[in-house]
Amino acid sequence: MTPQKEDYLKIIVELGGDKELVNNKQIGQALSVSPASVTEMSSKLLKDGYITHLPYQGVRVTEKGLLIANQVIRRHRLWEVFLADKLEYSWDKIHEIAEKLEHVSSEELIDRLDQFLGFPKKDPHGGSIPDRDGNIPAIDSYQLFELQPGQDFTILEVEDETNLLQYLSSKNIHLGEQYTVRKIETFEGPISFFDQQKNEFQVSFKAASQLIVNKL
Amino acid sequence: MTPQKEDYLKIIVELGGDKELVNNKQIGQALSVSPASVTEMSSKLLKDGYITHLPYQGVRVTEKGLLIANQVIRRHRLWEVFLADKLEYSWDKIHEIAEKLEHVSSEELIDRLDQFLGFPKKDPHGGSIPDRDGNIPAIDSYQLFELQPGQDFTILEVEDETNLLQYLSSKNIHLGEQYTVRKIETFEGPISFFDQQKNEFQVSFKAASQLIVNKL
DNA sequence: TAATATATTTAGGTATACCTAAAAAGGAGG
DNA sequence: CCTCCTTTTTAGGTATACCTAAATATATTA
Repeated sequence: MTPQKEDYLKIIVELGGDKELVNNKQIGQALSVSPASVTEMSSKLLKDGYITHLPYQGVRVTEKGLLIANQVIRRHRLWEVFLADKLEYSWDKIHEIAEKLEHVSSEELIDRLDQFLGFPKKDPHGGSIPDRDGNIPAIDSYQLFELQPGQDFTILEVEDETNLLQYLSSKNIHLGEQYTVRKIETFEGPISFFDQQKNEFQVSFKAASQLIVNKL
Repeated sequence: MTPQKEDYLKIIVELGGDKELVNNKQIGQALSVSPASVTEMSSKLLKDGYITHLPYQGVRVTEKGLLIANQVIRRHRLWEVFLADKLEYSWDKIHEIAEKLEHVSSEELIDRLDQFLGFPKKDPHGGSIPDRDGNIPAIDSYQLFELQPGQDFTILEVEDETNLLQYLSSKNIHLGEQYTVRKIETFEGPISFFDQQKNEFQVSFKAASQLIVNKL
């Protein structure tokens, strides 16, 4: 298992979970490699039994591949907690460094880190940290635009996008706080919501699709 | 700068400092690669200006190469402190993991880690941690067998050798404690010394050559 | 449905970092 | 000083992971 293979598996899961087919172009864009390189790597991952491949359609992880991906995600997110909580990095800078640290693979190291951090359940972006066996405790979550006006919610997760993180920070929008949906415009228009002090916020449809929330 | 180039530069400095010529065979053995691979890498490092090369004799780091090596050593030793102090790894297991972590290079990360650890001066093996600029504060140090009977000393450093570390630990010999040389046998014989409670210890010449001490 | 656009795959190449085997250089002892 | 032994270098090869350009498959739309 090379760092590159780990990256491919992680991205496949991040883009399509273990159900959807993920196509060549998406993977190439996410990893900044050419589609041809994706085809090549896919054939290696297929040979190793980490993915299934429907030619000209896309790939999907196998159980074996999902396990690897979730272990990489576990390492990534635990390092993110370390960087934010212990080294006092800001929210929006931890992803990049965790990308490198996640490939240092030692079961013992990660378990000790987990303990040192107090067995956190979420990373600083709100992403759930898989357990040692690669299982993620399921919780019912939605993209913000799926909600109805009047619905109370908290933000569980902001899908990794440095700019959005900075933007939300600057607007004083935070994870865990309780908000209420005011209005959701049709045709992918902006979404507005307010906090318990009735402060109003508005975000674009695109931003709202990256905000993972739970209903209260 | 690839992780491999970093490893070569680090080993060259560890084997020969910035003064002595280090030969092909030594480097190959230290890194577990063939002499032919060393020749090849040397020509790359030479082209990049990190080393000077006297054909059939050996290589030596340039100022530029020494800087890189010391930065890698800094990263390695800071991670070792982290593993031992924070994750409670034992002395003899930290080297291997630090070998991987040392290649995650981010100035900011290492400076933040340094701060988090309280700006340590020594790693758990007693090795001095270079500062941000790659400088190592010089202290007069000797190999144990260089001392004269009656000389008081403390152990500053145990050159990386997992077995020796475990052996010393089991014999209750520790860094920083004050000992006195009792006898040094000629012809590479064993060295004996005692602590302040007059407990006697004896180590082989080979072990004594790996114990870096300072005179008190 | 034929033409066009888009996505994937194949073919052929590059750079890094390793290898083995053979040739060349250097040092040591009879 | 010449042979023998060690070490270094050269020559030729491999695997990984990338690339571009061209060929092929699929999807869209006129």
